[in-house]
Amino acid sequence: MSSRSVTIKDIAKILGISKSTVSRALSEHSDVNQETRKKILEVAQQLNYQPNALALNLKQQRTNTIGVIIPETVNRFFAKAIGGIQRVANLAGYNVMICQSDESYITEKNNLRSLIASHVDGVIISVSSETDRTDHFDLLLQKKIPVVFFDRIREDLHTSQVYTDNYEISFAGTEHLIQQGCQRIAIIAGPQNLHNSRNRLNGYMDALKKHDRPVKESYIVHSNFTGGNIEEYTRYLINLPQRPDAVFAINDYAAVEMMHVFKKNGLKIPDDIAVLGFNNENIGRFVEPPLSTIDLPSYDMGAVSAEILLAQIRDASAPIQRKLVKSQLIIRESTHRITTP
Amino acid sequence: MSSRSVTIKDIAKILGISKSTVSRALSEHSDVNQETRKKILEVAQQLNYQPNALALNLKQQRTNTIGVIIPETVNRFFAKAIGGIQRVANLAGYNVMICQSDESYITEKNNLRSLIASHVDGVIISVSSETDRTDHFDLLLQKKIPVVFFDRIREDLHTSQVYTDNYEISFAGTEHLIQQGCQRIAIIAGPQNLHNSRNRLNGYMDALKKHDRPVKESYIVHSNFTGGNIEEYTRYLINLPQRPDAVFAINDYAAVEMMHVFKKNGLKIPDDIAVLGFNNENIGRFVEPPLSTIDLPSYDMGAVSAEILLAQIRDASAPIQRKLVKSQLIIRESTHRITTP
DNA sequence: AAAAATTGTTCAATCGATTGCGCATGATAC
DNA sequence: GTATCATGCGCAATCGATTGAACAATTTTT
Repeated sequence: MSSRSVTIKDIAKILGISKSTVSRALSEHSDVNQETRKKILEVAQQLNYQPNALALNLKQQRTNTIGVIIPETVNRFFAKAIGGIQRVANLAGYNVMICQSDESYITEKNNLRSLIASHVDGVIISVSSETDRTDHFDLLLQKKIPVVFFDRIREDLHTSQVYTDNYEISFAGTEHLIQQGCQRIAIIAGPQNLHNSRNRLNGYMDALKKHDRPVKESYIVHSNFTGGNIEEYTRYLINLPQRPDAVFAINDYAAVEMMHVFKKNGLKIPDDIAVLGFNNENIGRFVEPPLSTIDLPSYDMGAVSAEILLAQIRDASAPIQRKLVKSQLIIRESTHRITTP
Repeated sequence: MSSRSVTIKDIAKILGISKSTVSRALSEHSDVNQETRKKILEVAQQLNYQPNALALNLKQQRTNTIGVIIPETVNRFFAKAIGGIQRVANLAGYNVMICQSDESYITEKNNLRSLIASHVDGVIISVSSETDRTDHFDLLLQKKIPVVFFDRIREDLHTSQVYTDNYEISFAGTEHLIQQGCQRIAIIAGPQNLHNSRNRLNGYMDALKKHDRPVKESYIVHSNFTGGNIEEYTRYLINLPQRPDAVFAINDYAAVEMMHVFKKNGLKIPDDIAVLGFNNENIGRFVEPPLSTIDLPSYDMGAVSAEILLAQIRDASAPIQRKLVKSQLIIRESTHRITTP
């Protein structure tokens, strides 16, 4: 009848014993008579007793909840990462509280504050593109709340980090374009303040250098992920005196949009211009020609992050970990030139 | 030094007064001398006092957290809905706990159990495609936890519901195809157990009837959202003795994949066959020809759901609401026939 | 048979807040 | 000068668990 839940007090009253005994019987701690325990378990079962998580939270000062801060859920990369985090967390009996920073430092800071206020047991975070400082993380360290950074990491902080080989995979992607006979490779690079973007750009440049290709400023364009001005950049590249014969794009959406513009301008892909994307979105499989791209292990990065975090939650002395999860080059037709020179 | 947080007890001790007074001063309840209050606020400020949310949760039996259960975060529709939910919730000072059912009834049930165990103040849910019963929701109603169903709703339950006009928009989409001169319109419909899919199918059929087109079984194909066998279905349609001259697809990914197969088979879009998608994915803007589609108001549905839920959380006697958020037909080239008969 | 150890249980404090009730104190009323 | 009342504050219970310490009751040891 009453919507009040059953407590150990209720069980104790029914059996005419004390709360302590009930508690000990249920948590199987020690020193409870087998018969008493049996009776307690029976009554508990019968009343469908569920321990009040709120009381436990207060008493034990933990919540069995981990906080996650990501730039945005609509980004497929992060959506998949959440999947990995949740799988691991739920299996371990943890809930997941998700916040979006919307690529804003202020929001990220607020998210962090509210997660801390909620007493989450640990935090997994991928910093916003706007974030260029780390002072807001001090509170976490100060309160000794375990943190794992993933993908968009902060190498300067002494915390666990999970990342992928942005440099190496960009190097590999660029080298692949070179091997296809491309001479003038342009890149649409990400925001300069993002560590990952810089790594990717470096991988691209070093691959060019290795193969004695010049690195030309005019072939490097910085964009953000929203892709507002991709069309403009594409036209710019098309109209260069030395038009590039390949382009390595920041992400698949940019790549697809560029392909669209190239085709409208009568350029053949990949022979006039090869296109390599980033992120392995579904879309890449269905465009004409199918898009070569780089598969980022987002799900795995999420899962690994959660595992590391849980280890640190369970054992405060667990060591900081830095873990690499490898990306993979996926070659389709948009970079596959039949006629290599 | 100590990582223990400041409590009202600390403040009380410093000022040599009782906890009660501190509490009353901070919550501005009543009956506190202005001077005493001032001193308390000062000390609180100085020590950077933050009330312990866990203690409040226990005392007040609420958590300022709302639970969300969706089929999957990688689905862009739901990812956007989460955005809307979070925006509204955060502005109101609520946290959001997100669970994925992975389109599984069992998982959905487990999610629900863990949200209830976490004492969330309310739940927003879009049921899994596998869910064909409602018994697991009884516990929510029994515990009087406010619920809002959105998009994938359950009309049979007496709870708030937020949905879009699947029937009307499918009717409109089909009518649009008819107006473009299409005679034989096929449909790739969603899973039959989903309410939304049935509504969409009905809209399609009724539009055909209204314009005296026959409804042919052979033009109706049921698929799920994973899109595993779209290619096969497409071939089936192409090889029909009376090949359709338009297809209305369950979602944009299916539509794009179909376009791909049509083009490979030498069919011209939209003149040989028009293609209409569903969901307004980014991808649709970049395929050749750009895809006509239906824009589902996912963000708004999330936001509206959160608003209704919060209203019910704040006032238990707030009425149940059923709210329609309209979809929109977006016409691009894949259905735009120049040569209407 | 007295001392010691074991077993099973209860008491009461604790986590960190809120809040009803009661008690001083001083002001006002009559 | 006593009765009444408002003001300001403290006591202690409460939310629902856990847990150290104390204490009976019984058994074992010597």
